[in-house]
This record gives sequence, structure tokens and C-alpha cells, in this order.
Amino acid sequence: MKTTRNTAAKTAVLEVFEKSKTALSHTEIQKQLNDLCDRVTIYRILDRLINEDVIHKISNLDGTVKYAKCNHSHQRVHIHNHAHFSCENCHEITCLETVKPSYIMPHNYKVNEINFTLSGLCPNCLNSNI
Amino acid sequence: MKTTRNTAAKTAVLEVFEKSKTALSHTEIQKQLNDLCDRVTIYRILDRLINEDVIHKISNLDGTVKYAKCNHSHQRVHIHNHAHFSCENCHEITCLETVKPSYIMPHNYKVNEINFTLSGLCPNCLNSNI
DNA sequence: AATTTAAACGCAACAATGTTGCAATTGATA
DNA sequence: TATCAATTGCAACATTGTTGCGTTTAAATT
Ligand SMILES: [Mn+2]
Ligand SMILES: [Mn+2]
Ligand SMILES: [Zn+2]
Ligand SMILES: [Zn+2]
Repeated sequence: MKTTRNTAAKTAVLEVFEKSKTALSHTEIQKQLNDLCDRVTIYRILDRLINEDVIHKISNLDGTVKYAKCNHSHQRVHIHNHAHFSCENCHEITCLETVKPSYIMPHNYKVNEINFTLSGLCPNCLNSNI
Repeated sequence: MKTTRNTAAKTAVLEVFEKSKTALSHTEIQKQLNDLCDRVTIYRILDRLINEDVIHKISNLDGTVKYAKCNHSHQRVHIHNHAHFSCENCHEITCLETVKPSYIMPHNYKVNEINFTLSGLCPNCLNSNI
């Protein structure tokens, strides 16, 4: 088992997540870090944070990938079974922790992970578009 | 309104979809077409087929993007509200047309599209892994 | 406080995927 | 058959993510 270290870059990335109300892409994180570290380092930090269950990855229909902090109380194993909303107008992605889909699977499938992303207009953009 | 044409390449792509039980990536389609046309052309055909509601796009947690034929009776506007299953072992992606998630959204969101992808082990891989 | 050592890093190089502009080709219609 | 916009090929580019390797550094040990 590898031990994990708290580096300046990792701490900075975590701060960026703390400050953000929405999910962030690799590029958005890099901009906020202002060249504090190499972009490869950010990828590696994101990988580590996912393994540590501190953040989770959200993949959108348009191909963009974002990351968000996990809000659940820190359990060893868990499924990120909540929905994510992706606004087609402002392109912000937010966790909807209260929205959990219910569904019935055929037997003989083993489900390890679910990705439930809804897209459309977020409350902000819905209002300003009237 | 642009008119759409039936070209050799488009017909060939459609045949590939007909023959396939699972969703296909751009690369998989290209291999099956055996250099019948340029890879850019395939991207453009896929775009057109999506606009015509003949196929739909499936984006997976691992970042891969696949496409599958729409099975619904051809309606003007529709939401692809069924689930997709992505096998972590064989990497096949299949439409689960019978699995439709139910969920309750907060008001003041407008949902246009949903992307519900489950990953884990498909029946084939589950059996061979015992 | 100095030493140790594996984790983390920077950099360069690469791969995969998708996009754009433009000239040439072609399907469908007249 | 002539027309013409839709489609294509090609080259060039952009973005996103990965890998290898030598160097730096966190943190545990002495
Ligand atoms: Mn979570
Ligand atoms: Mn469909
Ligand atoms: Zn919005
Ligand atoms: Zn499988």
C-alpha cells in the first residue's frame, strides 16, 4: 500500500475545490492555480484525489470531464449515486446530491458505478432567458 | 433548412450500426469501414445521424464516447431516457432500453436530455469471471 | 538536526480524439 | 444532361490525456 503525501500543489487544488460551488474541469483548475504547477501534476493529483474518494469525476454528454468534491461522510466504499446537472447555456456542472435515480436492472449485471447526468438550463440561465 | 443526402459513406456507416449489437466508437466504425472514407467524414456523418435522430451518443465515465442506433419509433422530438451499460472488463456498451430511471428534480431546472450510464460487469463477463 | 527513500514533481515527447478551412467531388433535382 | 448545394478528402490544428525519466521533496527514521 502506497502512502500518500500532502504537497503544496495538492493542497492548492483542494482549496480550489473548496471555493467552488460547481464542478471544475482540469483546465479550469489549472487557470485558478496560475501556473503553480505543471498540468501533468494536476492530472496526477486528480487521480490521487479520486482514489482517496475525496473528489469524483463527472463525464458529460458533450465530452467534457469535470471533477467535484465528495460531500458524503467519508465512507470506505461508496457509489456516487446522485445526479449531476449540466447547463447547456453557461456550461456549469453542479452536483444534485438530493436527486438519486431509482431504476430496476435486469439480473446478471453487476453494477459498480453509475453516471447520471441531466442537461438543460440551470435556474440562473432559465431566469435570464425569459 | 438543409437537405440531407444519402451517400455511400453514410449508407456504409448505417450498415455497420445495423450489424452491431453494441454501441460503437468512432474508431471502431472506422476499422469496420476499412478506409472506405476519411475519418473526418465519419465524424461528420455521425453528427448528421445524431441530428436526424437516427443514432444517439453515449458518453462513458472513462471518457470514451460511443454511438448506437435509436430503437424507438421515429418521433420528431424525444429524450433518450434509457440506461446504458458499460462493461469494465470487455468495454462493450449496450443500450438497456427497458431500464428507465425515475427521479424527482428540483423545480426551476429545465431538463432537455439525460445521460444515464451504469458500469460494472456485463452478463458475459460476470459468468466467465466465476 | 541530519539521513533516508519512496512519493511526487517538471519536462519533453507522444497518443488519441475531435475540429476547421478550403478546394474538389457528387447526389438529387430540375 | 446541367446545376448547385451537400458532402468529401486532405492538411493543419487544438485539446485532452498519458508515459518515461531524471530531479525534488515530504515525512518517517536515525
Ligand atoms: Mn460523492
Ligand atoms: Mn433512442
Ligand atoms: Zn446555466
Ligand atoms: Zn463485458
